[in-house]
Amino acid sequence: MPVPPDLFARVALDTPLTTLFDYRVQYTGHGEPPIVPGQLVQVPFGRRQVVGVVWEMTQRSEVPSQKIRSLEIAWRELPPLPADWRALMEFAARYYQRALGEVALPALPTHLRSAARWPRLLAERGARHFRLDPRGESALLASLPARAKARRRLAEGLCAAGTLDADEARALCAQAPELLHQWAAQGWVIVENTDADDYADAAAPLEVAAAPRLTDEQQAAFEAIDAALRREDAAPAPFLLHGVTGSGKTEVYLHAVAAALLHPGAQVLVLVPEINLTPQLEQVFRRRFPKETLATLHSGLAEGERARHWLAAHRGRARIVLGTRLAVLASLPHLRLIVVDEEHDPSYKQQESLRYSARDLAVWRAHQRGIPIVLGSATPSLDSWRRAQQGRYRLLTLRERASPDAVLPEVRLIDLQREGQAQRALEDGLAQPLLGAVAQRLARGQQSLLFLNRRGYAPVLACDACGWISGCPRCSAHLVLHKSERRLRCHHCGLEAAIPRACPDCGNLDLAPLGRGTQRIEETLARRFPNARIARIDADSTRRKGSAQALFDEVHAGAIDILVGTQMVAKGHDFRNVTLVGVINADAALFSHDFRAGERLFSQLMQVSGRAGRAGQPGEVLIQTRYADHPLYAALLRHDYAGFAAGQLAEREQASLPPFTHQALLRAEARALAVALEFLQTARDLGQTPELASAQVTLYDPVPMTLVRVANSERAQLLVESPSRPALQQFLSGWVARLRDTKTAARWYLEVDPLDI
DNA sequence: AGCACGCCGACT
DNA sequence: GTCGGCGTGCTC
Repeated sequence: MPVPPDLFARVALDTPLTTLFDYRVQYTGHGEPPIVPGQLVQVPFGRRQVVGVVWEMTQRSEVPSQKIRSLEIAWRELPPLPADWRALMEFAARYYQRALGEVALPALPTHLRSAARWPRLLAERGARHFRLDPRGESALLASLPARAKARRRLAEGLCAAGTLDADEARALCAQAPELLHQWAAQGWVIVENTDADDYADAAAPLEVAAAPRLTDEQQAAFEAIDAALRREDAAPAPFLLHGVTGSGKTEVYLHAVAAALLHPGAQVLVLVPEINLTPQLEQVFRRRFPKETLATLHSGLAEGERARHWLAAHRGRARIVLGTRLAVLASLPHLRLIVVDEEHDPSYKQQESLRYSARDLAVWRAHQRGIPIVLGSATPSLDSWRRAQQGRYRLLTLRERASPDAVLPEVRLIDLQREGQAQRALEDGLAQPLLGAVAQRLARGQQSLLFLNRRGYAPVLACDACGWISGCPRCSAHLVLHKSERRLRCHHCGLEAAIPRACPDCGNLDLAPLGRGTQRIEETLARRFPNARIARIDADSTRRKGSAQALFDEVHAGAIDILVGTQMVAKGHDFRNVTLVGVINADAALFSHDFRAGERLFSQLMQVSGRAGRAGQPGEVLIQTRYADHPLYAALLRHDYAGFAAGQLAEREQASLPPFTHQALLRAEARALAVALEFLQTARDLGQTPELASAQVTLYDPVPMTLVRVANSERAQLLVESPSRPALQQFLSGWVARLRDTKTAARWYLEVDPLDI
């Protein structure tokens, strides 16, 4: 009898080490592969047992044979993670310069990363038939401790009968389903008809509720997407759906989703920027599509629920997956359409661990699968806008608000310079015309929304006498006064302190809050309008789970007259009775060092303006500013995104900024700034050695970050730039490989396509 | 990244 | 005498 060749599984594990790890796999006999790529496995790794993903199978290993351990536990009942998911992980790892396992494993819900939880996740799914694999019989019986009577009864019953169904098994042992799934992971038991029912109803036609008629513009946009859905020959160019708030982008999405789901078993991925927006959109989708077809994925779900929804997507049961950026990493074997709502939103970029852009990965994913993707926004990112101008994306435009009685709001500026050299004309930051407009809405029984992107009472507390200010001891930032919680808080490191009664330096009792946050505006309004019902929505007032929804519900129910809020209120919510939007302090962003500040401000103001006047009532937007002739405001008054974008793009091109160049940042932090800077300087020197240097790639000098110190660690960064993305990518991969071998006390990471520099 | 092993200070 | 500080070395 011929000796079977060796067989190894090459497994991705969650470690920064860039290699795959080889494990020996036993043949099972009949020639069928015992383990396949994409399977989840548990393997010994050093002292511990860890979960990994099998990436490939091989008959040869480079690793010395005595080091190789055996793979025993595999989640054989779970369909393997599909090839396109693995390709996405490979791309993300390559693009963001991380180890494969560092990308692939965090993409899974944590419950799937603990083999101890697999049996229960499987047992939840109800009745099954279990068959003994005769080759597993002795191992199974040997694995049982003498005292485990019930388990032994079950094992012996199974060995005697050969097969058991779930009820018979449960009669022998109460935990039968879990145990049998556990034994299946060991390869001793085969679970039958696991997937037969998973896809059964996925192929049945979907019942879609009646949809409203589309406007001509919506119809044209839908038809373009629908045509792309029908063509199967080539990967369609991404669609950029540009439509002002209220123009009915959502209805276009819904029609496109319905069209995509006409394909039996097809799946659709819908991304939204923030958790807050999922319940609202979820409701819209639930009204249109059968409940059981929809699964949500976001970090607000309990872990068990997240695992179940993820598995529903992976098994093809969930036809519509609605979620935040992490949903782009889900396994969706029958994906046919992707929608990215508010594609410009910075929340799509993860700002920790793997710093990926969900929007960019979604575009890659659609291209790789050859399916349509719709990027929707009232104020597209300049990146996407430029691609549309170049013809690389297909632009679909909705010029008008969908409902004929909803007209664009009138945007006016309140010129604070003219309003008064007189600071007195400002009542605690609120100009008289704005207060007058609020009073008018109160009289008419309409709602007002005041937008201020700064939470807390005041951004800093200061001593009039000696000039002391409330600095954070651990960060180069101010402690923010939170009056209602009676605390000083650092918004960067989370440090909290009591409000001092007197100046810590000179003992002066007059400590003055400087500047204004949402709490202070709320207080001013309460004083000025004692009978008005005022609510504040920001990260502080919505800390408890569900409280954001509760506050929004109150606003919708008309129980609130004046709503004060940060950008949380700007996104997505339709406030039917809001006819006034006031923007309190937007100017700061006009002169920011960050070249994207203007782009962000414009889209924020455009978005918050869109809250005004939606249900047949004309809306008014009042913006307080000291720079009334700034071109950004001029464009805003005209509702002229295209004009604004053209201006910005011209400036960016002139200055060779993104999207006309591509960037990456190497960031380092250490207890002492010098250590971080020194590491970056070494990295820069390394990058300029002939072996790595490229004529197309520029390395700038290491510089301290604007906010140097956060939580007692000092930070610096080094900018890398290239007009060519491939050249940048090639440089980065060689560079990072060398950096990994560099010894340093600094913590460092690379950020590709940074949003703020 | 974990998680070991390993070799020097203040404590029951 | 040992509990524990974090230096360096490995994980198929």
